[in-house]
Amino acid sequence: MAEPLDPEMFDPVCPSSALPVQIGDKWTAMVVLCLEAGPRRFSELKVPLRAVTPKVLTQTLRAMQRDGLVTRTAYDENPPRVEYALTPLGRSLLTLIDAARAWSSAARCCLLQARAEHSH
Amino acid sequence: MAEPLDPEMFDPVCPSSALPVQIGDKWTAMVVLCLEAGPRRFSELKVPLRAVTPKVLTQTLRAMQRDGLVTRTAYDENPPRVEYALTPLGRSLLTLIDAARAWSSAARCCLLQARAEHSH
DNA sequence: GAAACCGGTTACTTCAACGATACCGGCGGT
DNA sequence: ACCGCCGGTATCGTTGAAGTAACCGGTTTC
Repeated sequence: MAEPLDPEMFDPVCPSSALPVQIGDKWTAMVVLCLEAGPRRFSELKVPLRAVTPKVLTQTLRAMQRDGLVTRTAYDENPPRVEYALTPLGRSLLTLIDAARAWSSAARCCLLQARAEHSH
Repeated sequence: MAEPLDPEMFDPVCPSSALPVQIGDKWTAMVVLCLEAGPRRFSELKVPLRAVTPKVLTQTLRAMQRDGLVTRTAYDENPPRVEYALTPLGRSLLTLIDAARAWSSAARCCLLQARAEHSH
């Protein structure tokens, strides 16, 4: 829960890039995975999601908040602190995400092989 | 297998429009569902997918064929006949699609309620 | 001869998501 | 006085998927 997020958490050469299985917006599933182990700050999320710009991360988090997937808690401190956490609904996405990841890694070889043969 | 596809198979007000869970391109999952019960012709697919244009349906089917999800069989008859069928890999997507549909219908109420409260 | 069916193709346009870059205000530290 | 941290905004540009509308060639049917 207190452990820092792994900067390599999301491989730039993602297995799911073969046949994308997308949940919500482009970054939604990755945010859910980042929050799986507990609440995170905005700048903590930027570490594994280093390919995302602050604008898009804000957009994603606002949409997820609107949909009841995450909560946003701002602490009136200095320096400012904002924490995002999964709601039960957001947490319920984890099983679906896991299923998608399982399918992706299982099917990746077949898929890439089919593509290779297609352009033989 | 020989039964015609239901034109109302895909509700225009789709449950998954709340938080879209997308597999491959926009129409990929729907094509898989159309082919679940057996091979289908191009024009048969257009019936339940009446919101898709032939161009986009062709694109989708070509991509799925390239990825080894469907096979395309052209019969040299008159009038011409082309049949699309699921491969085992394409069929393996069904469990994932079912999981996505289950989550969507289970979460839809929560999601819409969260959105409503958000703009209360 | 005209029209319809089948399985598409072609050219043009639109639109929203995504990205790049720069900037902001309040505060604490040096 | 200045810099950096934090959690964002603002502005602009790009891109690619998707949609619209029209057309095609071969064949049977009217």
